[in-house]
Amino acid sequence: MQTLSTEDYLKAIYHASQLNSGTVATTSIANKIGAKPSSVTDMFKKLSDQKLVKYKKYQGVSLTSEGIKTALRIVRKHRLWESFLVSHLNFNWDEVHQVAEQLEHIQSEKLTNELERFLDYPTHDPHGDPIPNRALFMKSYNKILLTELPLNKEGVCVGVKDNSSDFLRYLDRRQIGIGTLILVLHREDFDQSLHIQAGNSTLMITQKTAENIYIKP
Amino acid sequence: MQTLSTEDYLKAIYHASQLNSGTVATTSIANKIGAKPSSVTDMFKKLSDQKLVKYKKYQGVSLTSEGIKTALRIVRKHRLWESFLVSHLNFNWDEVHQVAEQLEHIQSEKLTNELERFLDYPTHDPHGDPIPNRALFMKSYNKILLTELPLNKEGVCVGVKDNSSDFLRYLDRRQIGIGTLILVLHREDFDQSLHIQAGNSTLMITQKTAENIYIKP
DNA sequence: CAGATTATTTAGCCTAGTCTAAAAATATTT
DNA sequence: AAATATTTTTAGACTAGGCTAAATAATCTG
Repeated sequence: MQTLSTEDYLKAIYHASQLNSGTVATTSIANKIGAKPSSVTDMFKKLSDQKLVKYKKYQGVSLTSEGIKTALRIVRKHRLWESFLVSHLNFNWDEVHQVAEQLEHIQSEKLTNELERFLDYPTHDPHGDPIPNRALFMKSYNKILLTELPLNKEGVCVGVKDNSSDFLRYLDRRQIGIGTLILVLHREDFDQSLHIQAGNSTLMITQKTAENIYIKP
Repeated sequence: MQTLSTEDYLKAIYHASQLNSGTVATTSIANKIGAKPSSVTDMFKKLSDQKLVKYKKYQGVSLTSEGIKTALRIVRKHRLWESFLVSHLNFNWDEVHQVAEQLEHIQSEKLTNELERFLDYPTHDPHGDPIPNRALFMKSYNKILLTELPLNKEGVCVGVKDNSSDFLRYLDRRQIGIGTLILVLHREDFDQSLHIQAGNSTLMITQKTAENIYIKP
């Protein structure tokens, strides 16, 4: 059984290792967790003692299979709760994260599985991220960044990379959400900004916006 | 903002002070919390520093109005979550306590209020205990113990005093629950055991059972 | 490749919450 | 009311998790 803190670390390591392919540096976790590197080193040792990570001094950590399982159990709960908050409790997709960070630590297999049943076995959360099932398996469809969508080829928004409130509310204002049909009308060579058709309206978005939107072509 | 531990203490003090009319002894909290009296003394001092309790050495504590409010906010969440678990997640009334003990600490006013709305503003939890509303007000109808119900006078089971799994499952087996219509057919002078009609069946229950069932006449 | 910079670890300290053992206050009994 | 028993508090220690400052390893740069 884990403490709140070790669960936070495992989740942070899991997410970081998704990007940097496997092994994760002390500082990157320190930034995610909001702790000093020295504290992170201490925790790496503890997690290593529990065989949840492999740790070599000065080399960073990587999750063991037990560590991955623990992390996925937390991710599963986080995304199920986010789904619940949006679908039944009138939360907006930019409001769920902070609360789900708390709810993901609740320990009760029955609760998690019944919540999943109540939500009718959702496969993706409100940001388009895949929800691990009971066996901790999740399938993510192959998606591309909006920057990579060819001109005049239709795609559907299936997720976002940046989950910050600012970005999500910006998308709300632009009426872009999960499921929105998107077509790139024009790509400006000068600054890589895009003219797109999103749903029924046409609008202009910057490169920075485009590279934070996932599209299924 | 409180820690998990201070919230647990405040709730324990609140419940204890409901019985012993106001002021609460160190040992009684130690037993509820599962800690040693010396630890409880330490916590009493901390709570007193935060003006959540009034504490006089060797005299026990009583909640301040701020302490009562904090306790009621926790009780409110606990009972709302219990209601949710039973009404939507297939939990039985003897299974909810342990999980609600965790959920009651989640901090989000919006979550609590939306949960209340989703449940359609319930006034009582699955054990018949009243749920404080948003203003932390709760009305408990006047109820008596089954031991006090006169012969041949109908009453409805509206709550239980003992919330242990053992007792609740025992009532399940006897098909006694919240809302069950009860009539006392005979009271045995020798051992105060009762012959009762509960719903459609007649059965015998001991004095100990009867003094843990609340009745609205 | 040597010096400088950056990243990581160590050492020592802090706080919250807990414990044990001993001391002090209160309550009970004779 | 004194002696005894019980309850409560104090004193000192421990663990988890965090911090700062200093030391050490790794990496970058000229």
